[in-house]
Amino acid sequence: MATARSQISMQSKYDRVVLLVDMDCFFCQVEEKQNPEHRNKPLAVVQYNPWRGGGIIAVNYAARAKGVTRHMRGDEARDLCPEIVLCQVPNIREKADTSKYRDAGKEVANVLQRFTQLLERASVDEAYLDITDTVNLRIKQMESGAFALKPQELVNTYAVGYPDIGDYVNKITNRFSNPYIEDERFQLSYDQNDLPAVRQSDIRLLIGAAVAGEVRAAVKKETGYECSAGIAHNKILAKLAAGLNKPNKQTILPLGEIPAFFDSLPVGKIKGLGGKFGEVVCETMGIKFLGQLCKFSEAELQRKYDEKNGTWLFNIARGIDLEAVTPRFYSKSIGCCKKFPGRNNITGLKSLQHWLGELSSEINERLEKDFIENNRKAKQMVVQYIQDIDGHEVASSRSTALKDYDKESLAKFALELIRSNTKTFLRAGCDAALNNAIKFLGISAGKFETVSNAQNKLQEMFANQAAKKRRVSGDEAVQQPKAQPETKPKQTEESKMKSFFANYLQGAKKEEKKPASDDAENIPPEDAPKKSFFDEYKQKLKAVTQAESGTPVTSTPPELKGSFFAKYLQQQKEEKTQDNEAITEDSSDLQGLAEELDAIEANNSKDFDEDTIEESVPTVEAEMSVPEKEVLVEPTTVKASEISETSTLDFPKENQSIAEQPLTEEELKPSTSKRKFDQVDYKETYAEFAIPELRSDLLPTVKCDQCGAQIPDDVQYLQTHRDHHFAQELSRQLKSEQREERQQCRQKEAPKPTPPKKQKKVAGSGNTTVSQTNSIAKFFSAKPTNEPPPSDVPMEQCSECKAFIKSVDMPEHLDYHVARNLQRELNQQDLRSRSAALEKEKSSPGQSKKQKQLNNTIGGPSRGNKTIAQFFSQTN
DNA sequence: CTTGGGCAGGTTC
DNA sequence: TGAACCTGC
Repeated sequence: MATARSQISMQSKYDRVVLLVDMDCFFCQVEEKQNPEHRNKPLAVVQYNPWRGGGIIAVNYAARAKGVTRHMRGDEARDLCPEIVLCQVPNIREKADTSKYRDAGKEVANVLQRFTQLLERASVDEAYLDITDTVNLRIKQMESGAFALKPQELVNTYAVGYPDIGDYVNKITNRFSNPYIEDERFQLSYDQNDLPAVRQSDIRLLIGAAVAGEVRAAVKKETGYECSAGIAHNKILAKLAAGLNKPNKQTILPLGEIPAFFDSLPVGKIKGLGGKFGEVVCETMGIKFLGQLCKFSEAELQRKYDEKNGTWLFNIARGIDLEAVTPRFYSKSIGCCKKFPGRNNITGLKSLQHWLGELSSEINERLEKDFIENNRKAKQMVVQYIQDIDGHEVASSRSTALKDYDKESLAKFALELIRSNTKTFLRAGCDAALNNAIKFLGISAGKFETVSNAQNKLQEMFANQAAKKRRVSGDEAVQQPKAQPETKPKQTEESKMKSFFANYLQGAKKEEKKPASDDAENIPPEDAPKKSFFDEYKQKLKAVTQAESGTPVTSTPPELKGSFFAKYLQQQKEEKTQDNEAITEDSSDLQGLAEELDAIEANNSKDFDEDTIEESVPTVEAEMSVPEKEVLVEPTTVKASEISETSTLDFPKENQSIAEQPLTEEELKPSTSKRKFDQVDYKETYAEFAIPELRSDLLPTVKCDQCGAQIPDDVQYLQTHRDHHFAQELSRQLKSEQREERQQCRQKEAPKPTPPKKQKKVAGSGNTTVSQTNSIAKFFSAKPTNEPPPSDVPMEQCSECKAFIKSVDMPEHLDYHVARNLQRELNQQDLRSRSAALEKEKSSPGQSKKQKQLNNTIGGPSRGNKTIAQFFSQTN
């Protein structure tokens, strides 16, 4: 099965917040930046072409105002706008050279990358960002009062269906003051299971818009380029929204506005329906607008098209798109091509060789550059060409393995491919004339493989540190395991080097300086048997013990008190907590446990923000410790017209610190680097940040080496937090197994909108369900009294916990005990080393006071901070 | 030369 | 897997 594009699960359809960032008339901006004297003048970029002033490929907004459009010739543009500046795309080797714009696009992407690892570059000037994690984190921060929305973050923001962003904000706050005002409509319009996500949709999109504002401000500040953005729950909608208000604007597409909006939205506006397929759909269905598609059943659409397209259309018509944002920073292939129309047809061997040489030369340059920057080599080359055969254009493409980058090799292979695949290559009786004229010629290289190694000099590796870090933590981490989830890459000298540098770079960042030999030891032996997650985990834990304990100090977030939003969210949170409890009651899997853990942690955090829960009287209090009036949002009165137009260009300092702090790599890495499977349940990532909400400015904290979160410097919390990660990983593994099984079971079954969670409700009692593979009991049938279930699967009793475990799972089960014991040891060590440190600092009264405060606030072991282990022993 | 050219990604068989 | 075709910027 060719790997389909990854999709998220249907039940997560409203859980993401996706951003599409689209550079405004990018090529023009690049030219304007390069030649500042052209700024604020009408300008267009033309591809060099002597005929009629060249073809326009980009037009800035000043020129658009004069009626200049793409597809015009330069001369026509000048007729409309005599003062227009026409910039030519540079020409190298008689071809347009777009490398300037590629480099500029990369510069922008580098800025975007800082905001999330889940960045997918869609083209040279467009990228999707999945900012779900950041939004969720902010929600948490809003609940605790550590973060509040500010009006100036919504500058240049639009919401579909609302004349003014202020109206949208008003609507949200009105809903806060009367939560049931819209709920009836929600209940009628949406599936019962979707209601929690639907109720949170608007506030999460609004926060997404704030993030988008920060992203765009950062791009502007650091590159000088302006862009537009769309904020929605999926890629298709984000893309659609981004195009609605340009330039230098951003647009939210609220969930509730979709039906009305789609009723008059031409089908072709949707990405994927702008071409032939869209036309066919409109004709066969007899429709013009996307909303009209809703009349048809999924089965009907599947019958008219195919299963996949039918389902896709059915979903899109309802604003649902499950395609995941697939992390990709670098292009998968590098190629160049050229047309040889009419008289320019290549008819002779000499000229064919000449052009192959030119193309090879460019490819070679770009591949060399790519190698230096990205440390990878293409392993395959493809030649594409169009021949004129009997007056018909015949397109062909042939590929071959690629070993050397030099231009001669490239040209030689390309020629050989064409020759060997053309029936009559040379005209009869000729040694220089081609039998078939060539109208188009292209060479591209792809199938990249990372080389980390010997040929590459050390200096180069460090010079390109940034690129490597990105690849190590991004693409590789996500994409490689997909191909081979079970097996480790074989340990060549190269990969040892690679992991050394990867570790070095990461280590350097965290200032955990370790001797190289440590890393060497941590590399699994060459022919290790099937490695489980726990082996890795153990190694990580070992590494942590060996590392020195450099504890970075948190930068203090601005002190902001709960705004309307904070209160609104507090309410939502309580609702959600109740929901979760309802769910976990009849759910025996680890997901349920993780949610219970969340609930417990949420309870702990309540200790800190209980005072923000008040009657839902819409009053806004200014926080005294922050002098400026503007700090708190005034939702009921805010109007975009009151928002200062200039504030987007220059953000207040403290704003910046909020913008960047939650987005550091450390914080966002764990959730992305572990995302290994096609089905991504975003609920999984919620718990990632479900750490106790703390005033980190008041409490001493340590950084979690797993997720980078600041957690209280307290052994109880450390234990809970680490158990949490542990359970999550476990949950992930279990889920992936389930998924595989499920997929194998029902290959042909049509996807049902009802979430699987409900479907597999555990009804029976005790032991029979214990042996189900989708139960955590697979690993922990905690009661020693358990009978071996009546099953023909071979089982064994664990000597450690007396549970009956499938024999095949026993190694991993034992791993669990080993890892858990290790954890305990670690925490003991942490405790010892820290109390030693405390001893040393005893002279400082401030420190011990803080420690005391911490203990008071968090409470003792009896205060509900149960560890996961305790869960297992009690609730199974 | 020409209803844009060059490029990249995806799907289908 | 490779080749041909489609989509979209």
